[in-house]
Amino acid sequence: MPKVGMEPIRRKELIAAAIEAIHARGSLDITIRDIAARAGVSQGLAHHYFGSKDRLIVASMRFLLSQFSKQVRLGLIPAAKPRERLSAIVSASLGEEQFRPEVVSAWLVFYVHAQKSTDARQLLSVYTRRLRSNLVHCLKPLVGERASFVAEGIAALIDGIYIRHALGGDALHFRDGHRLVEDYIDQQLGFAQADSVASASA
Amino acid sequence: MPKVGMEPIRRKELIAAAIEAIHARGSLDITIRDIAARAGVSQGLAHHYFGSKDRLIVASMRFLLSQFSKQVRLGLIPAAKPRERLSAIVSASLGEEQFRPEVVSAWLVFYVHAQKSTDARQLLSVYTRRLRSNLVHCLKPLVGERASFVAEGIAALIDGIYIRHALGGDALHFRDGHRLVEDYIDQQLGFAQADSVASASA
DNA sequence: GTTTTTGTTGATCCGCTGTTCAATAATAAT
DNA sequence: ATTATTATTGAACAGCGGATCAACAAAAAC
Repeated sequence: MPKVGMEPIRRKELIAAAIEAIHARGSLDITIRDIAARAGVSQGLAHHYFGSKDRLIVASMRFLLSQFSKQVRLGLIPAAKPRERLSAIVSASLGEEQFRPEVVSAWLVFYVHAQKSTDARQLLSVYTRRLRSNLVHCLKPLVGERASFVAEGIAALIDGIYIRHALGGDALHFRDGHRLVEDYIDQQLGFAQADSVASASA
Repeated sequence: MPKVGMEPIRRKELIAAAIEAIHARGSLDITIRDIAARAGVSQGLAHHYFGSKDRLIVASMRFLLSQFSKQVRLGLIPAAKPRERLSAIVSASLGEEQFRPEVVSAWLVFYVHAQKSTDARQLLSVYTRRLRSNLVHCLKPLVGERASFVAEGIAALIDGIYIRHALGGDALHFRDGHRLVEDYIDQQLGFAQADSVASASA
């Protein structure tokens, strides 16, 4: 059996606790003490494993991003045709996994954090670019040189739906957000069937 | 001549300084001292006029929201037909005014702040609802009962475009975002002319 | 059984920041 | 001139939170 130290366990617990704390406070205005308490350990330990609060935050961000990336990859496996692959990306982006309350809060907070933290910004931009490249690649055979334009539209729609949900207003259920994007894609692909949309909710 | 005290002047200066500071730090992690210094006054004065840091923040938010609201109202005046009014709302939402760097930063930060501050949340939701109601009202005569659905799509697109710009990535110029939304509206209204879109930039 | 490594704690330090307040200056009112 | 009002300052207070560190506990290695 492989000998396993406490380190990876504690790291996971602390990251989970950090995301929990972020959700609870709705911002990065959280104390290491609070995070450590949620993880059931002392303040000192958090510093011991992460060195600083900022590193813990960035680690949490990295965790969320890799989690998301994994979802996309999983969805893409059984999807062969470009159109199917588009749907897979949309499904992963607006999937239930991404709409867990703590996850929503954390994303929102990280978006803002990326404005001042170079680490966070670079991390985010890597994933953003990868997603965009995925979209464009799927769209090329479907809409040719308009791929870039349509990809931006899809990405914006996804982000917009997500943000509106995060802000908690009377936004739509994530199932409907899903439909909204699919609807948009179909129209961009030239298969506009406006009438079938209204009745789709039944 | 109307006697005017220093109060309104200082308030404006402090609010401007606060927005400036938020932009500089990229978050609400700003000190009253910093804000006051930017406004050329002492810490004490900020408290004297606003009572607390939180009140100053909320006042800054209110300022931005009213500024935006004013832009919408102005754009709506010369727009008579529903389709024109839709464009006016889009233009105001994605207008140059809203893309000034400090304004972008401030909005992003306020979005997050609304998660924990009741004042901020209510303030934001009032404006969000008003905008949505405006959209639906314009859309009713154009798409009937689908108005609500389309309004959500437009709102999401606008927010998404804005957020993507705020995150600074390789997002599109705000001129293009404009076109993206107009394109979407036209398609939803059934006037899809996919081919004319690609050549519109010339 | 002793030594080394790993895991863990909590008290302590230090700087920062919101807030208060007494004092002062400047302006207006009488 | 004197009083009252408004405008403004910056020192002082108080609490908080990130970081440090010496000590302790537990397990592994020898």
